[in-house]
Amino acid sequence: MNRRVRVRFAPSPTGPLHMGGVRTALYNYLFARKHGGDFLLRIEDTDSHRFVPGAEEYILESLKWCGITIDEGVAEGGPHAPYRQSERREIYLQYAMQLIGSGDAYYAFDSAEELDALRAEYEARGEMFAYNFAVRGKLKISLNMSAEEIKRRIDQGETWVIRFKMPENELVEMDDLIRGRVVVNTSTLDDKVLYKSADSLPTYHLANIVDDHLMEISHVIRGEEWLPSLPLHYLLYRAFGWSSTQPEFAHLPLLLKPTGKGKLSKRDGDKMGFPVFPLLWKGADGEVSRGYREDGYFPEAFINMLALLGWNPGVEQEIFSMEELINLFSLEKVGKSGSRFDPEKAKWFNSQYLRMKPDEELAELYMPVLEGHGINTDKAVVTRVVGLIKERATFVSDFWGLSSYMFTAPTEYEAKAKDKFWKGENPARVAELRGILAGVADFSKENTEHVVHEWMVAKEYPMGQVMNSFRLAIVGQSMGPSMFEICEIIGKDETLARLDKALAVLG
RNA sequence: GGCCCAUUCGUCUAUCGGUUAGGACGUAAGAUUUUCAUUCUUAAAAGAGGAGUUCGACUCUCCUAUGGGCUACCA
Repeated sequence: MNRRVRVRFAPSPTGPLHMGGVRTALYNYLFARKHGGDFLLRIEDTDSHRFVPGAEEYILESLKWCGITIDEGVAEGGPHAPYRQSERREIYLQYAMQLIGSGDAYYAFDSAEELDALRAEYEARGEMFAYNFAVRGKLKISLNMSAEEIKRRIDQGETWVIRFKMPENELVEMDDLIRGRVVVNTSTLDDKVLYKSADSLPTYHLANIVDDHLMEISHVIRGEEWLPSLPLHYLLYRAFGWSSTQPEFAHLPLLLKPTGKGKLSKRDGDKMGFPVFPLLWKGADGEVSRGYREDGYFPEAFINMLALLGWNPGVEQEIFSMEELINLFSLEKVGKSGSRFDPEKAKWFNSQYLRMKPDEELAELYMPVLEGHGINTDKAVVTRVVGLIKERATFVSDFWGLSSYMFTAPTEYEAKAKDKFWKGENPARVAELRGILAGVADFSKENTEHVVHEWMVAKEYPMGQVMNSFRLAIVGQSMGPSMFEICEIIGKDETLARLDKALAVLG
């Protein structure tokens, strides 16, 4: 069977999209592109209670920022529209009814309170309550009722749910593209709810299978948290008679927190100082969660880092463009165990992408920052400065701290550098250097370097001492690129002014 | 508790029975540099434990341990 590759990313709009979700979307996207297939976005909003306004928009914007393009979805439309499950509600009931008709499902009239009481009762006895074949006999379900009673209850407006009738003691053999064969005995499973009359909405399990079938999904690539419900899904495909076109499954390992136990959660980011969301999120409760985008990460770096968390092409290369990821991607190379996220490596990826960016592009990003500091300079100058400092930066936001002295004179002098270099003959030599530079007409770095070197050699001055005290006077601290480079950029007048100021302030 | 999945340096990982177990992040040392950073070199750093199978096991099987997930009228 060689069918067209069609995959979907099916998030639930219950909050901002977590970076683990972005990775799932990414792997789906890479797989689709690699095989020339389709990538669909389906919104699974079948839980009316957990719906969060703005979450869907957030998901869409996140994927867009990441460069993950959608072929069919809520915004794009497509042959299987609508792609929002709440807009497909009338579809699901008929399928649930089909299962009732075939005997694979039944009505259950137990109230939530009754079930809670039952669970509490079991727990008190130290047992776990499972809604399965063992207890069906004593529950208020259609299997124990006459057709008249069922009809009467429904007609009277009792709320009901439709549950899957999980077979007893049957082995379900499943194949996962990442984990291989998995076998589960159905007796360990329970009768999951498929449809709720209270809000006329299906649960995930029903909606998911029906939609994947209707939308002709060929591969389901999702998080490992779904592995336990895979037998149910297999059985559902079988009950509907869709086994022959059932998609293949791949369950992705989870993302774990950098330290400690458990999977990566929103709290970790706040606590350990890194984003867990692609974009900044402002919750209705006023809570704000930082995002990779707002923290200054380039989407390419974020994607590159995420792609390698749980997948590896087996080559020693670390930096990959989206195109390269698409060409190299394969589910066989996805790891089986959870991956701990390392914020330090995320930063490293960003620094790599930062230095790969053209200086001019970075200058455009830096200009608004400079304007914020009241500096309006020529873009050519900014471009040149960026070229000199970008190898020391991780984010564009590091630029100001690394180059403010290129645009404005230092207001203070670093104490440590002062103690180290502003001593002995050095102040006098700097004063002498001021005189030398005042007489130089051509302030190009080649020329000033030549002149100053001649002078130091002639006077037999120690270069390290002179240059460092010179740097302290101009920069205010012990850092930065070549002094002659700096002088050329700030110009002769500014150079002399700063020397005068340093001589006056430092004594 | 039950069920399922997993287990190579601190972290991400390569290895698909025979390797000095490789790379990257981070860490440390050294070199380069007028300073800082970069860059370069080097170092420390791993097959959870125990049984098998095999001439040979990180690689296959089983057990244990540990980690993770699921166990809702949530996804």
